[in-house]
Amino acid sequence: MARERYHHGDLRGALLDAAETLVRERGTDGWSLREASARVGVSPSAAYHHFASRDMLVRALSERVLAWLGERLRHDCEHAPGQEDDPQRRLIALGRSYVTWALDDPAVARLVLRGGATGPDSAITPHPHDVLTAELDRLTAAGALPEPAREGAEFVVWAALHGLAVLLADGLVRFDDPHAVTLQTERVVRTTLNGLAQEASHAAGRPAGRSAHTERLARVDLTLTQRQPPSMGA
Amino acid sequence: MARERYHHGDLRGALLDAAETLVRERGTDGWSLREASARVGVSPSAAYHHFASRDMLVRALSERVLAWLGERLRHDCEHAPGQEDDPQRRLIALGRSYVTWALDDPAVARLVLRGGATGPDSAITPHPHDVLTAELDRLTAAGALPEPAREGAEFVVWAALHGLAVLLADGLVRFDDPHAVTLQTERVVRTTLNGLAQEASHAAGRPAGRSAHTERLARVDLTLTQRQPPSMGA
DNA sequence: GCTCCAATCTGAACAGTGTTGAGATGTGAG
DNA sequence: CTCACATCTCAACACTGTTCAGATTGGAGC
Repeated sequence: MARERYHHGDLRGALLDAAETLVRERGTDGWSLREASARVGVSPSAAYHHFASRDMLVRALSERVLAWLGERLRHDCEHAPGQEDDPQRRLIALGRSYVTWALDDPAVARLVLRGGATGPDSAITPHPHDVLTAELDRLTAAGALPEPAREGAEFVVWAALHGLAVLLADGLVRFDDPHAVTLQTERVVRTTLNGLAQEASHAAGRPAGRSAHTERLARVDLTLTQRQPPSMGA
Repeated sequence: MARERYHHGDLRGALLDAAETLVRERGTDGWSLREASARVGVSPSAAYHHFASRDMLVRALSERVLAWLGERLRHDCEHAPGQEDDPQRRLIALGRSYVTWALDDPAVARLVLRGGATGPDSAITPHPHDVLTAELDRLTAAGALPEPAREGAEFVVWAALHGLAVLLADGLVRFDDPHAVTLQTERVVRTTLNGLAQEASHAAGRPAGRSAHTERLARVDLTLTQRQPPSMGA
């Protein structure tokens, strides 16, 4: 596995690859920078010309995977089975893609989902969160999600899906039947959307058209975390 | 800080305390066993008479906190503001307690919520998950949650609440107004419950009383993870 | 009271870690 | 062909988790 040329060519990418498979083999912390370097056939200190620290390596990997996940979600929305025009079907496809990924690649998912550096901003495109909000907009435009319930709705849906994904990736819950994951994911999305719709219709029944409760919620200023992109990474 | 007696008396507890404050100061991995030992005024190897490894220390701490959280949730259900007879109010109080804790003590929450050893089983009493299911049962008994929707409902609610808590603890979302957290939590719980109720009523409208979809969901075998309790830890 | 065992803790050591800095080795622009 | 610069190596640093032989102690049984 020793390379012949002194210069590696793409050491950065190779280190990210090695780190990714190491995460898969032994989790986020079950490996060392030295080991990743050794796998690539390079001295430990070589890595420091591409990443400021081990943490930065992990963060860069996290961002790489996150961007890939964004692509995957978007793709699976576009190619939702059945009618991809139905915005609700699209959202279910998104949820399924998200959760399935977390379950199929749990070690990497654990790394990425607890966001050491996965705050929505960075140069990550498309960020999974953006894909979700776009789908909710589409849902609203199609009339499937009432206007009054739209504000902050991405947060409710995100929490539910994220919770599901994290619970599965962490192994806190487990399904015997792999198909059950799909069903539960679908149920979570449907339940959440139904709940959101009903909340809005309740509000519409009130005198002012929107209840005081909904009104206050609308004023909630949901600020997504700003994080520095790794200086040498990404 | 050096103790006078050779035997510490309660080194185990003292190490757990030190670990807890270290987690709070520098996160799950930002400290060493040696440092925790030093804080307690004891040699590093002393810790190994109480915990098989550093990991076991962390796991034991996780379980201690988890049990404490269970107590907290149960307490906050019992003493729900307003009418503690209203099962929906109780569940909202539970959600509030859960999420608020994650936000107020994020470092410890991060440690505990990703469950290295927090699978519902162990000797943890009361386990937060059990408190949740008990509340859902109460909700069903009161008629606020239709029978057909009860099965697996704890999973939907848990996912939503857990997702919210994890997103906040990980700093993936942030609210400017601290009160907004309360509102969003309430919204998440309400939305989920409404969604579950509506799902059931939809099903009731069908010929067989339960749709094929609900029928399949009912057969989902939700298995909670079984994990070994740490051999030397509690 | 004393004895003696088992629990508890210490000290020194091991291999392995992240990280640094000085120097070797190539590469591509001029 | 040269030479500056990016890339990589080597050796070293302080520190980590962990082990184990031996010192220290509290308490049970006499």
